[in-house]
Amino acid sequence: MFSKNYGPSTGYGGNRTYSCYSSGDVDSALGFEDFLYTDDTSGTDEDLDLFVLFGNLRGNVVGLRYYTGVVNNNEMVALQREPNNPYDKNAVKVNNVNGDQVGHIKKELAAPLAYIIDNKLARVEGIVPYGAKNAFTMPIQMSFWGKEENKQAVLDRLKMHGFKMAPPLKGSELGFGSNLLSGRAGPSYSAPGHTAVQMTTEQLKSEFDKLFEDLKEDDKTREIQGPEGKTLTTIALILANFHNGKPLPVEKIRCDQFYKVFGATSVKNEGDLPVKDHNCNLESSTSSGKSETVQAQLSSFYPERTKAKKPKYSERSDSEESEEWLPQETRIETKKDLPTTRKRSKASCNFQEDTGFASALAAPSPALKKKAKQKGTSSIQLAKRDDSEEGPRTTLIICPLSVLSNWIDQLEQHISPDVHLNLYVYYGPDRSKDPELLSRQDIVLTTYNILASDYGSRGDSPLHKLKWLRVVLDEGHTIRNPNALQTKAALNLEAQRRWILTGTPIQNSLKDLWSLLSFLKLKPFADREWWHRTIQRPVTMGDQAGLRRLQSLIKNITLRRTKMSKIKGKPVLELPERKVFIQHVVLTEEERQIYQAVKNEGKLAISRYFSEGTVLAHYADVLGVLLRLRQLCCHPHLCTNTSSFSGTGVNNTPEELREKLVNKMKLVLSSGSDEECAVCLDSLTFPVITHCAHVFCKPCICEVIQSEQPNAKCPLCRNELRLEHLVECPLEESDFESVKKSDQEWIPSSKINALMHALIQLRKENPAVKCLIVSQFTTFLSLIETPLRESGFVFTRLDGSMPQKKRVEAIQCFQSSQAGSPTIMLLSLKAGGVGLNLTAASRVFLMDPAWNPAAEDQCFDRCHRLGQKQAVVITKFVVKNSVEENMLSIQNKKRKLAAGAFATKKPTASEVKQTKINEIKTLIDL
DNA sequence: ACCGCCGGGTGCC
DNA sequence: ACCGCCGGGTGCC
Repeated sequence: MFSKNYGPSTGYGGNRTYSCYSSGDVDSALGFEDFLYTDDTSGTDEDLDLFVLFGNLRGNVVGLRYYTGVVNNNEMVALQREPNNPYDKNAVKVNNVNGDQVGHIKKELAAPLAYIIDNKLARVEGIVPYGAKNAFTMPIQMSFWGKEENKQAVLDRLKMHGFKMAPPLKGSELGFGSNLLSGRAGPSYSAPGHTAVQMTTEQLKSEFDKLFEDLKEDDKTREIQGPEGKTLTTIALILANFHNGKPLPVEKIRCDQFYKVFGATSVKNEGDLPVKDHNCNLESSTSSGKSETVQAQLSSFYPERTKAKKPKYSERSDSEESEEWLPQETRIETKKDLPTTRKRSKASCNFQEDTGFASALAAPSPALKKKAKQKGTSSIQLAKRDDSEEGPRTTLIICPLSVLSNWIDQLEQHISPDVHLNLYVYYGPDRSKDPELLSRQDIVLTTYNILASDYGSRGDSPLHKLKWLRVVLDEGHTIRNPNALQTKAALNLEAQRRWILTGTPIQNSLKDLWSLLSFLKLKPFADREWWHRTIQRPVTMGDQAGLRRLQSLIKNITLRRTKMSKIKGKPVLELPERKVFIQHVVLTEEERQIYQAVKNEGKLAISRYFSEGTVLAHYADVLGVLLRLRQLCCHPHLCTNTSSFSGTGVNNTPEELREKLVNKMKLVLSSGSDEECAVCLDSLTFPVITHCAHVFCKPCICEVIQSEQPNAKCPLCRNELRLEHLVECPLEESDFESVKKSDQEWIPSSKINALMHALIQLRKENPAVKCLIVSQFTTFLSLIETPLRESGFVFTRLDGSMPQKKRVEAIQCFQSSQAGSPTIMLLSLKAGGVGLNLTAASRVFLMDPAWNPAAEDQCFDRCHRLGQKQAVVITKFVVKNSVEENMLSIQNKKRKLAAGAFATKKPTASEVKQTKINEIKTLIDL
């Protein structure tokens, strides 16, 4: 059970005194305390998949008098423990889907329920079958869900208090009260829920594809016309919430049973807003309401757009970029007006008008541009704006560092001087910690890392002191890992509106989507219970209604443009062709000898681990062997780190041990293996290494240790774990420019020869063509520099260790079309992240295969993206008969896995282990 | 709540 | 009457 980072209340009928999701209005008051109570955000409901329905029980909700929460017949309610209730420590609150309290469970029943919930024996879900309009009490039909092994304890506890649960009825496995609705009877103890009607992976995958297919269809009416008739598009999926904490009008997402069960909660009249919100600050219920559109949204983004009705393209210096009027492949910061979906056609008109606004953003004066170039902490004072409005008016944009400069460029390029905007780039050591200063801006731009580190250093984050008009998460899927500091930091921002821009809203499972919803604070789905009851469980069980519900939800909160989007049958974006070639490289006799020697040695060691059954205990060593082999495929000089793969020796001093561990961790992290944390199965955040040399996220492994006290064991090798033994990764010291001019004489390698041959050939054909040379090994890139110079290539370089300023220079330099600008960029595979735009290149040379094929694809997309005018040719160098070829086959496996991965259960820890072991076998030919 | 329960007022027929 | 009965006040947890 090590991998379950259970918070005190995760997923169990909300036995917390408050919920930061179901009570969005108070979460601001909680502030940093939320950071401590991470239970709700630590997404750990994988166990819920194992839950079965124990049975049903009828009870009563009392005290309706005293609460405002309303329900309708057949509607679901949430049960929430209230241990601090002064009258009864067993108190169980009953809340409606909006998180408003309806009443309490009658105390006699609350007593056993409290015990069951507190001890996590079952998760209790409720439906009000009738009597919803009663004045004082109403019935509640409860269903109890839990692990089979806890069933008897639940039955006993209820019996102890004189309650007898009715056994589950057939067809009620989904917990939608379908038993109530169908009226079918007949006890069934035999069929546990998860075996019922589970869909195959393929089915789910195709269903999910349909989800987006339909969305595209739907979008046809809303495609955006760009300036001068050009078509705008984006490959970003855009999620937007409507209002902080405002419930999603439920009638929008009703379909079939969902409606019956879920009902038009708190909705007074059809299409009306939830009753309970009438006294809340509902911007839409009053003013523009249903006709509020994207345009209105943008108007607050760019306050004076209406004054600049006509496009000012005459003023623009670079008309080539006219298609991109917003950063990042024209991420269109649009937001769909949730309550007005019925007026979709109307909205579509406004979409079109809106693009007029987009084009109205003309280029700023050269002077301003220049000024804006001095980023860092300099405030880009474009002009003042109207201060008469009340409330927050600053938009906070959070993006990965790699796209920070894109945003700055795009904002400055497309904002005309008469659209007065204050932009502050909250970045760098000198960033102002003055909330006042920030609140005076129109837009504050920052990165996830800054957000997280500010948040981490408690009390010192001006970002978290302010109330924002809007918080925009660019590449918002970065908050997928609920345990990541940046996720918590983002969740705790206060904003009136929240937007997420992402191209990959769902990467592994539906839970990814939930993380986004929880940021959007989209009621009721931001609450785990509702999410799970209404979407996740039904969908993974293969319930059609659940899928429709999910589809409906997605439709209502997303805007999507894909590369394939069409308007009137015409593709919106015609990306040039992209071809991938694999070029095999044969090692020289000399290289082969070295390779073979290292391979034999490594193979020997690894097969010994296999026979001992200690492969995973020596995982870092195994990776080390593989790394050396991969390096040897590139160039013999790469393989200089002969740090022998002796285990963590016994006779080491603590300092030596520490250093060894740090080196191992660096090896794991830098080997490009895209290691995941075996606890959260997500990519490593805040990596630490154990004494047994396994790397985990710090929060994950700490939780493991905490929960398994006092004898915590390593999830991967069952060695003893101790908190004080964890070694943190020292801050990446900038090895930039510290790449020592190797003492060794420069020598070529087969791969370098192959590359140089290709480059020179290419130059003969077309001297202007620009290339990316990509490798995971920065030292390899350095080695490539020598022949490039010798052959007179002008090149630039971009790798992860470069400071932001240098990066920007390198990118701008490379993207320039001026004669004499570099034709080659040496690029480290992981540098830059998603948004990096290198469309000047039309050729890519991938020098070494990556573990993760997605990383390669992402890299290719840096030039094969909006703005690319030429066909893109990618050449992957792969050494014949080597670990690289084996990596390709693993890549293929991963691709297949990824294609079918959606909605399948998270692999268990042992599955993860087995996969790793199999991979190692494949890689080293065992 | 068109109930249950509580506790004060009351007390033959 | 240390009861029963009546009828008003009252009402979640």
